Amino acid sequence: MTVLKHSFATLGVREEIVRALAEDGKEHPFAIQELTMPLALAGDDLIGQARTGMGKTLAFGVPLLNSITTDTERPLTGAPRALIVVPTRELCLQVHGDLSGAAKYLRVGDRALSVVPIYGGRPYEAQIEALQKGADVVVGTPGRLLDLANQGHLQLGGLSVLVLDEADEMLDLGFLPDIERILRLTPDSRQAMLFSATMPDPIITLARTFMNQPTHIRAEAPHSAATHDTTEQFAYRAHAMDKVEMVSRILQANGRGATMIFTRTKRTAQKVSDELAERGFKVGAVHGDLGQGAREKALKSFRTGEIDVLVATDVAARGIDIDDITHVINYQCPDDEQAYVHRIGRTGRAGKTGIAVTLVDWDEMAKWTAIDKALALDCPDPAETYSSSPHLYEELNIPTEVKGTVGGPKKQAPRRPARDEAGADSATEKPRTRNRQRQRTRGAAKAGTGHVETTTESTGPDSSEAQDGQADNAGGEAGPAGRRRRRRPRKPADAAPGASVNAG
DNA sequence: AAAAAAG
Repeated sequence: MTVLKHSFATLGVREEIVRALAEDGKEHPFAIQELTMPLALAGDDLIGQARTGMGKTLAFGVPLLNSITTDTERPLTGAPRALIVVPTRELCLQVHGDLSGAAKYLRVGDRALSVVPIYGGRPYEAQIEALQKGADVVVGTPGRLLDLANQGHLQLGGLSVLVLDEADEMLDLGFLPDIERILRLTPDSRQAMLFSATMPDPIITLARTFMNQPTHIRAEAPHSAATHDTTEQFAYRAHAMDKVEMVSRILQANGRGATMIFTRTKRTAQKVSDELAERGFKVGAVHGDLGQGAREKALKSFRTGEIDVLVATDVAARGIDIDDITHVINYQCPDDEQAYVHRIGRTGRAGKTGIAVTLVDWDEMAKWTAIDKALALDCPDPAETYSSSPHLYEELNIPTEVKGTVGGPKKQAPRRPARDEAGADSATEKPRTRNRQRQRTRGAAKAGTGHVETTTESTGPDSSEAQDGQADNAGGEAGPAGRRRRRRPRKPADAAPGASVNAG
């Protein structure tokens, strides 16, 4: 594998942006950023796909900022020239922060280039004022964007660039009507860029109906796994009533690592958060029943380390980028494989290692089986041991410590409980462990340190069938992200010890 | 069916 060590400057990014990125420690582009840059700068429509945590925001953000500040035929006027639509308010704030950072040295005449967040749950006044003062780039959630557009405060007729972040989510049923309304307000000539880690075929087909000959860019081979080699994945069968206890035990042994816990419902998120707080954990919650202030406060506390446990619904499943989340726990099984991929993608970002644990109760078995199959996770079936013991957590043996980033010391696999080895309890429970993809020194690691390989990310038995990292215009051959099996030897019996949750 | 997103 050839390592190409490019810089943003050699990709044609202007000096102000290069300098801002460098000050933030970003010297070398990630694979998706490098692949996207030439096409995006040329004004092409594109669909960009890269795994979670691999730099998609700047993959559209940098060329977008570069284009609108470099187009001498259309100098910036203060009317929005680029619009980025995102699915949640918190992601809106994060993307706004990322773009503002990259744009901090860009100027329009005698003023700074303006990036404005437009999202719900907050008063209108400040947002309207910001638009009136001049907004070159707008980042927003659909409802408030349409609201302000309908009120005449947001003018989208002058857009050069439209981005749908988490595009498959934005084009899903819940959001589609709003997105169609937004699209109608934008000029036909605008460049459209769609980004996500997950892009089901039907969504791509739908996207093509409003895009102009989009190029589909993938930072990995079309058939590579959707999740990271560097994230160890576990599924445990669990009685619903035991789940808080199981989570507690994982957290207790978890040292300083931050943990995100996902639930399916807002009520459960609040309940789990409350119960963990009662048990003394420094925990916060983010879900749609909370006021916007509380949501942002919880997320901020989690970012700063003031709290180290965050319980959330899928509102926080996508895009949220927080350093050093070592564990993701699916307290309730996600609805589909996309949700699973995005949830566990909160850990193991940018080449770091992570641990993902999914607790599966009886009602969730079918859902879990479908996810396992769709992603070819190859987990043992939790149903095998479902009815045996109400106290499975006694035998939980989930690694509670992340052993360092890739390239560092070898991560160890969890050990099966001693009594399993002794055979005493073998009929009751085995930890439903799954040590996925042990070969972990490949692309993710390199990309994580900012390098780019011509063969990016994972390889695998079938990687040769595609030109890794090559754009393709044909489309259609992508296939669901993981129908094929990627079997690899599993050796649960002689797996190495991990830190014990219950001290043995 | 739930969550998200306007209020």
